[in-house]
Amino acid sequence: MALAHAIMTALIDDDLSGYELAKDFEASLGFFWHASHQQIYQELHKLADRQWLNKREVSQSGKPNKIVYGLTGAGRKALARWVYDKTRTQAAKDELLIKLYNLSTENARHLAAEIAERRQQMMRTLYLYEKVRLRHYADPASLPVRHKGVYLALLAGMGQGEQFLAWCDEALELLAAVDSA
Amino acid sequence: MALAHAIMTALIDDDLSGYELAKDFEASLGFFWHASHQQIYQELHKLADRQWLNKREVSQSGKPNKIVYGLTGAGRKALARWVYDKTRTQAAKDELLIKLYNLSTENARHLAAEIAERRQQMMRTLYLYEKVRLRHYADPASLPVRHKGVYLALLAGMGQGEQFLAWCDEALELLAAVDSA
DNA sequence: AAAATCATGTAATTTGTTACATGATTAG
DNA sequence: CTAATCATGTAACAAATTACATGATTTT
Repeated sequence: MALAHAIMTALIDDDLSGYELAKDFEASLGFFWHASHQQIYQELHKLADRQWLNKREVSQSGKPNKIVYGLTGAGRKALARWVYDKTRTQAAKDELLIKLYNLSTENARHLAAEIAERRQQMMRTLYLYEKVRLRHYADPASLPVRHKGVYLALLAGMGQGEQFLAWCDEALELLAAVDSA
Repeated sequence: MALAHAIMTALIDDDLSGYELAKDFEASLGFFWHASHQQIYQELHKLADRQWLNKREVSQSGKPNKIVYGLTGAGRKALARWVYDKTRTQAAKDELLIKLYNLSTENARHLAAEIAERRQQMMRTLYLYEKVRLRHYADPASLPVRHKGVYLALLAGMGQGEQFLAWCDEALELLAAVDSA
């Protein structure tokens, strides 16, 4: 049920098409929730059937028509109620850390390369988040209430990201020592 | 395919029963991977069929018999190869952060309570990890290679956990201001 | 001409969760 | 006698991934 509510959350301020939602899930919202376009399209159909979303077709010049979805009154109510539902504790899953349990002199270099690549990726993501923060959340105290929540989520993502970078450095140092031994 | 390899990883040093594995997945390994006992039992059957694990029944006094699984040579090889497979980028999923996107004066108190509860949970987890660290990883430089990897995973978990605590404090402060406004 | 982006979908499979089921032993 | 722990499973359902599919437009 959570993907449904993540999608509705993305639609609070703007009406979006499935394609646009999929891109959002890759970018901003994607730090906290991931979904493929296939999943999104199926969920959109279900949500429209349930009357939590309405749809309208928008013709564009030079591009295929798109189907834009928006929250209905019922959808907004369902979303507001969902906040009080029991939060399912997230299932932690990170293959890379499991792989580290299998560290050997043989694979140390490979794992170091993987960590270095992830570090790069995280740097790029953090750069984007920092831009968003400066543009929209530079003065958190003056934000409207709901946006303070978004700001907190952003802080969580940035904090985790920065912590990850620090860990990568430590890991790479230790792995270099293993590899040269 | 990743649950299979997480299970095999848990069996590198010790042979374990499904029940024991399920507990491990709740505790130490569970920081990085989660699995229910139902999933574990099914995966164990598959792995045994594939000859990556062997099983033997152990009778216990005063307790039901247990079926203990151990890695075969083929299993160890498969695990070693897996380290070089493409690591699937983890799907970030945290309902709580999505809920924060829906912050309002009405639900601020509820969300603060949820965050406070998570903070407590994380404190307990970190306490356990700190005990493990002191007991087994107090002197990382002198660890055997493979255990250095486990140590790095532990560091990642602890770093993320501590970062989460700091974030909780910041979030609770901001939410208190929202609630009293 | 080829590749990338825009746009939407179906089908098959795998993975994960929830509910149901059993039965013994131990601690309060 | 009640609850908790030990121990293993099946079945139904929901969620997610992978593969397949189409077709227009824009950029290189």
